[in-house]
Amino acid sequence: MRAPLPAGSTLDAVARAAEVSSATVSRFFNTPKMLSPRTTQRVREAVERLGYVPNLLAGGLASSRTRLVTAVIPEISRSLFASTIQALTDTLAAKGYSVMLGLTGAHEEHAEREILSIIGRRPEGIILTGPTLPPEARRRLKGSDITIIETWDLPAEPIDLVVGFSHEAVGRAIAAHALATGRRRAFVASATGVRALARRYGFAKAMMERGAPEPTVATFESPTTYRHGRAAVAAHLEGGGKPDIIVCSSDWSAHGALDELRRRGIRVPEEIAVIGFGDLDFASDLEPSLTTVTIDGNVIGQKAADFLLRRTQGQRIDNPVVDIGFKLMRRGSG
Amino acid sequence: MRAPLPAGSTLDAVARAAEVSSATVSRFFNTPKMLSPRTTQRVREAVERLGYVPNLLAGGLASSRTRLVTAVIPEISRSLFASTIQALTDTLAAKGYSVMLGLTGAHEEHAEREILSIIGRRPEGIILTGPTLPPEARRRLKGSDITIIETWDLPAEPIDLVVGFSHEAVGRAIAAHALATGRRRAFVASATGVRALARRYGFAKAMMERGAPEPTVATFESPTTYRHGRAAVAAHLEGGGKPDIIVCSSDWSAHGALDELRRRGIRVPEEIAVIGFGDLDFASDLEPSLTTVTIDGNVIGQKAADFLLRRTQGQRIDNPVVDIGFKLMRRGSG
DNA sequence: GTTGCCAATGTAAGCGCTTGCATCTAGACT
DNA sequence: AGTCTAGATGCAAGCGCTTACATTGGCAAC
Repeated sequence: MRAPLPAGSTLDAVARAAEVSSATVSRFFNTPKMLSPRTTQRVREAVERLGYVPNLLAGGLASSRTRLVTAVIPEISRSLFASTIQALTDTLAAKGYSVMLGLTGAHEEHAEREILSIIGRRPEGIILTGPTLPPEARRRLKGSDITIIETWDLPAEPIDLVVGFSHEAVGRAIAAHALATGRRRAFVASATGVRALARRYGFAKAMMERGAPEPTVATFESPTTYRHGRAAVAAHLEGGGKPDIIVCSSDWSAHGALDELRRRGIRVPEEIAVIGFGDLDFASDLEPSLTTVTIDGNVIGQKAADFLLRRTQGQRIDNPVVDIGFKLMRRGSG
Repeated sequence: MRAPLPAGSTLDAVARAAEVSSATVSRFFNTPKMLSPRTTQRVREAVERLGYVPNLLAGGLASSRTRLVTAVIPEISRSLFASTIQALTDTLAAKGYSVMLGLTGAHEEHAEREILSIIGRRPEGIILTGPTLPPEARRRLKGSDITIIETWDLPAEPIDLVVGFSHEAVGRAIAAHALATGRRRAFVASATGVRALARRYGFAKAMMERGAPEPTVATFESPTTYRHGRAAVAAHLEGGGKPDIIVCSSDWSAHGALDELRRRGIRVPEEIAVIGFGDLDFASDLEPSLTTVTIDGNVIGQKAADFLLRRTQGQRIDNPVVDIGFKLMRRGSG
């Protein structure tokens, strides 16, 4: 046997100090109304005196309620998903849950191992927000009995619960907007990945169905940056492109596009319109302010938390797929 | 008693399937070289057949090694600390550790509760990166036996281990640079918080000691945004300010400052220099490119992971405070 | 053929909690 | 006074692992 876990005394120590049984101390934390005021007081004092902090591992093991939720995202930096994670964490923290982060990175082999290590902690729920997982990992999740929530998309074959929106619909909406404002020659600076692909497809299809020429596409490793936007626009224009609208796969790259156009003395939106994606904090402050697509990441996080909580309370969920939609914010850039 | 934990079979089930004892299966996962090739093979098959995933809760409880590390940050969005967390996670994941996120938010009362819930999971280490914790929370941590690593700063009274740099020194370095390039009338668009305060102080002190007038300061709720930068500059100039250098507490606000100056037809750096903080990905792509302060967040994350791993291996740490320094990147904006 | 040793396994006692069930103590009622 | 009930507490059996210690078998050395 090893040294006891660091950080503190045990339930039993508290029980002895308060001269009650350990079950009573456990109830003090979990079902306080079961205790008489006198006992409550005694236990409270002992807990404070010893600086006792319950061991959630032991508790989780005994009760099979770990109060743990894992959010899986591709990478933490510059993430659109920040607001979702934040909302999720805030909502769940209020209920005593902790949120673990699973960063899968780009490598699929890692994703597999990561999923195992996640399942190993027996979280009560897993929120998938960026990545498309390899099939083996998906199978593992499906077979795991854990509540799985896929977000930021509407997968064709959901694992379990879904809170998202249709990327194809976003593409179509952008096309509708472009055509309605008289644009036809589109340049698309897109990210790699299946979601950007869906937006691109929805956009191109809708454009072409209404007689516009097929958009020119440049793709960049996700997530797209300011630099990508500048570079893409520069390259396209130098290559003789004559777009009247530039569709970017993030507000960052749209920002870069805007700056590159200004540098070249091209007026936005008079000569070329620019559209972003994400409606990040700076979008409305740019000059011209950026037309973009808003997704309410907070709502995604909240609904996901909601789903989870309902599941853990054993309620059944009638409508396992929630489409939270999106909004095209028309601003100065087009 | 309750239903067993979701997600799978137990060590015992695997042991039965492989016709070995549960200890052997445990060794299969933890000390594989102790097993004979034949046994290894048998166990491997049973594990695969049953899709068994070890329960890390039970393992952690039994071994007092949770392989868990918690990173405490104020909020996930737009965080400078992203690279640190990423590096930390990557480094630790390779060793079988998981990283939990603790988001303290702005509220100090929450921080207290959050810390308790973190300690409750018995992580082997806690990385503090954004927030200054309330004293009670600090005391709890100090008394907890858990390895604590404070980052992104050099606290006067460290709890335990430290990987950071001196914000005051950053301020002084900016001042030295400003004076060396002939700037004296500074406007500082700063964030709230003790670190921005230290930078401000270091800057102002160094400026004044060399005969420059006291800088004008405007502060904004942290983290400072593009909008803050624009607004601060606009307000300062409209109020009759005649700075020859604008010092911003983030690259985001510096970016806003740059755009606002351009809008007003003020040339950078000829008339006014602009300096940021953080050297975010877009800093070198702006026009003019942004002079700013680089901190290597990756290195912080790696060193922190290193500290942790060494602690868990029982090595003693001779030099518990690491100053990783910073670099002033001189670019086009001043 | 013994003896000794070591590598490979098994046995079983926890790790620190939760919780079904048993027990006890006070009223409340008859 | 006697019976019931229900609220408050205690008892003890796990939860699924790890690991100190005991046991076994095979082989080199004598």
